[in-house]
Amino acid sequence: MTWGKHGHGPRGYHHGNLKEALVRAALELIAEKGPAGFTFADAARWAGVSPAAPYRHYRDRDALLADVAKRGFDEFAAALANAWNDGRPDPMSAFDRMGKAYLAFARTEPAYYSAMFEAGVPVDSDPELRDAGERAFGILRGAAERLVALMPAQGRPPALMVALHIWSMTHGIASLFGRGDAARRALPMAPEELLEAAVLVYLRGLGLPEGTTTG
Amino acid sequence: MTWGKHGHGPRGYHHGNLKEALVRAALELIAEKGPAGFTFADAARWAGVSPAAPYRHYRDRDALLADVAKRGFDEFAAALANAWNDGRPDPMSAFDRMGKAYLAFARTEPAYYSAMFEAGVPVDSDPELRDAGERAFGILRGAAERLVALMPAQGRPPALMVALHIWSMTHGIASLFGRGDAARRALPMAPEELLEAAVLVYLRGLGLPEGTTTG
DNA sequence: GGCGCGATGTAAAAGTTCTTCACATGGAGT
DNA sequence: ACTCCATGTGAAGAACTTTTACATCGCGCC
Repeated sequence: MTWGKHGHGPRGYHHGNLKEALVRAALELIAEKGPAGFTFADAARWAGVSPAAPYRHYRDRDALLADVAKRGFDEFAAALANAWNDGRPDPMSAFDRMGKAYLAFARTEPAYYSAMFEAGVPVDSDPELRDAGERAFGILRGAAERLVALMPAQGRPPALMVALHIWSMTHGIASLFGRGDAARRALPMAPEELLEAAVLVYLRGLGLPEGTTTG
Repeated sequence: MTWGKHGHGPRGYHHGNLKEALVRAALELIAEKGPAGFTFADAARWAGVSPAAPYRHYRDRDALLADVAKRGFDEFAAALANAWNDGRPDPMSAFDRMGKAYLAFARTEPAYYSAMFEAGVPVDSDPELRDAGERAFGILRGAAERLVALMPAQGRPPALMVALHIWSMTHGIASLFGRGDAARRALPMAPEELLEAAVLVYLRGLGLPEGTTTG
């Protein structure tokens, strides 16, 4: 089982790490041709095994896709948490950093992002998938709570609503313009700029004290 | 051979209106199982013709999907224009109505919406498709211009940016929560409420004069 | 050290779908 | 009425899916 993880070339009768190889194959193929653009047999071929082998690890293609989505949410949550860094040095700059990390994830991991949000994977198909998604959103929600706490106690908006608004805006930008993809529209500015401006306007609309940004 | 499976009368050897029937078939099947969940052969079967017949009208499945997307943008633009109604009786209430129309379109025409935004159809594959998309966005952009014009001349934000922000937010909500779909997340409120709140906060952040809403 | 068992992978086969090909049909225009 | 040609059919080869019986290997157990 210690033999090479890097998927290419014959390894003997047993692959040794086929499940991981299938996930990587799915990511490669999704990045190439979209979530609908690969088959179970493609993934098997990419991993160098027979078309029947994947069935030992996943019930069907959708199960593989769901696993990819789950892993994506895990990495996504880690990336967001890392960028947020518990609100240091201050919530506003940390929040801005997290927004950029969101867009960066969508751009650098389009395959994960597609599997997570655009592949039509039913979130309830797997409790682990749902939990992973909830954990990722939890990072954003925690950050929104910290932001809302900066505001005077009266007139504070619900943190959940703020989190949903920011999530929707960020996902909207990532989904419409976030990737160089031929399926996306061109934009007269960087998605990051568009998002930063939107968040600044939105937070101003919430009455968040000015002067807390770091520029 | 089994003519008229779906009550679309038997025509004899020639169907008579196969192209339209294929589009309707695609919409039915997308609504049922997602943009990836139908095949060219499925559409043919649904229309009651042989699997080879669709090739007379579309080069492949993607071409059919692109046509569905184009028609979707046309209907979408019409729905938005109708809701906007040239900004009557006042831009704010018309804008709010247009946002609701956007979400309503995503909910009542999920098949069109999927084909337009989530099926991975390359927008440049067909100039007509791109133009149809641009026309739809043009409605939103025109509305944003009217809204921006309500603001004092100094400090007016670029209307294009406002349009992109609103589009992103609305698409984000529609995409994440807009349909009862099992692939979407549940929400503690109606998407329309979430959107209306977001737009109000955003416009307040732009400094749009209060008291112009119709409540 | 050897045995056997469970996990993992293969080969083959049946059923379905994709796509193209030659051919059939019938409506439109002369 | 005849011819053209857009439109639809059937058949065929290739690919994908999924199952089943079989092969191989790692690992625990004596």
